[in-house]
Amino acid sequence: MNTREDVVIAAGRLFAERGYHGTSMRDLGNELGLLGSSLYSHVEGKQALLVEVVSRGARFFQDAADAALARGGSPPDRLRALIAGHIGVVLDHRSEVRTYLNEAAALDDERRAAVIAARDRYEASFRTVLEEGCADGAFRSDVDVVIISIFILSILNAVERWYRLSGRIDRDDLVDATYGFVLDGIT
Amino acid sequence: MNTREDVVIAAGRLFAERGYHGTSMRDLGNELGLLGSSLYSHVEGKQALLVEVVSRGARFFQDAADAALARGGSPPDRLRALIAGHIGVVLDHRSEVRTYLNEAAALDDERRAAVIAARDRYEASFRTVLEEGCADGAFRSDVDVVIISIFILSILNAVERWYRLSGRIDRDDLVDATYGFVLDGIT
DNA sequence: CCTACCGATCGGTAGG
DNA sequence: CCTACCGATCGGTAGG
Repeated sequence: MNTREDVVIAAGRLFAERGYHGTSMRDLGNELGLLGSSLYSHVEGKQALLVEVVSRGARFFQDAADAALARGGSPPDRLRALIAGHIGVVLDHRSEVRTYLNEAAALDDERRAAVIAARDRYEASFRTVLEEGCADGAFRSDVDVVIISIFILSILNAVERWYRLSGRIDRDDLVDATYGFVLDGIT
Repeated sequence: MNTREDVVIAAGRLFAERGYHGTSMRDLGNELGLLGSSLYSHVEGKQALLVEVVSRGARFFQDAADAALARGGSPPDRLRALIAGHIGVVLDHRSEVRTYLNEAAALDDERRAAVIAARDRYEASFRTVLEEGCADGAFRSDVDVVIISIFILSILNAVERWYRLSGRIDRDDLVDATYGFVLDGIT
């Protein structure tokens, strides 16, 4: 009745809501209408599920960044595309994103290191665009691109924590507000 | 040998590092050189420890905001004081802050609601200063103060995730960089 | 996917 | 703060 993919998706949902250590295999089975022990015909174990959910989160982000940069354009255009892409991933793949951002500590050392490397690769997309914008005069050249990219990603990653689709602000408004704030601040 | 306070502090450290559900009472006892069962002569239970650690986190932030605003000054001055205060709390009380920001989901409904209310009260300090700055012309008046305060707090709360004291940037540099970014963005 | 388990570990208690 | 436990739950397996 359930496919391996169903199990991974349900696991992402529970890991996102209750955390990896707060989710038992029986909880997960219950979510799918079967016993905890029955999950082992679909997956190797609980840790393998976390690895798969986290890997999907990482891939969604990197794919979005690659797509955003592939269209080219000026540094501001590409920065806006990166921002829009990131927000799109957060809103469309919330469970995987939450698990990717918040449950990496539950991975073993090797897998956790891979996540950190993936995040740095992704962040480098932002740093590169910022550097090019500083070089061509679109952005202030006195900014520290490492710190600024952290600030921008802090805003983007936090969207998962507060944004509700039911609210008064829609996806495009959020992209506009974020891009506007990053460019000009509050003055 | 150990006081109740020792237990609460060690609990904050472990909850911050491994999460509430990833920390057992035996882990905590081990951290203090005693058995898990011995903790119950100091505290009522595991959930009570979480409540206390989270409450401390909330209090540190609210106290810092009250102190920052008590000195008065222009809206930009007060915004800078709020930012400096928040960063100070994150760096000085990292364990409590991490637990407060990341483990609230492990609280029961009533306590979790209290945390959400405390966060909103704190956020309101930022909103008020922003509104006053918009009214007196120090800040752009076309900004949405609700969204902007979320952006600012996103940057501030994320400091816990990436900042290392050993790095090249010290506390004052971080406050300057954050305040500068919030005011002017990257252009 | 279920039945029937396994040893390990969980939060917590009684009594000293 | 320890000894000696308690029932419940954990991730996981054998066999069908």
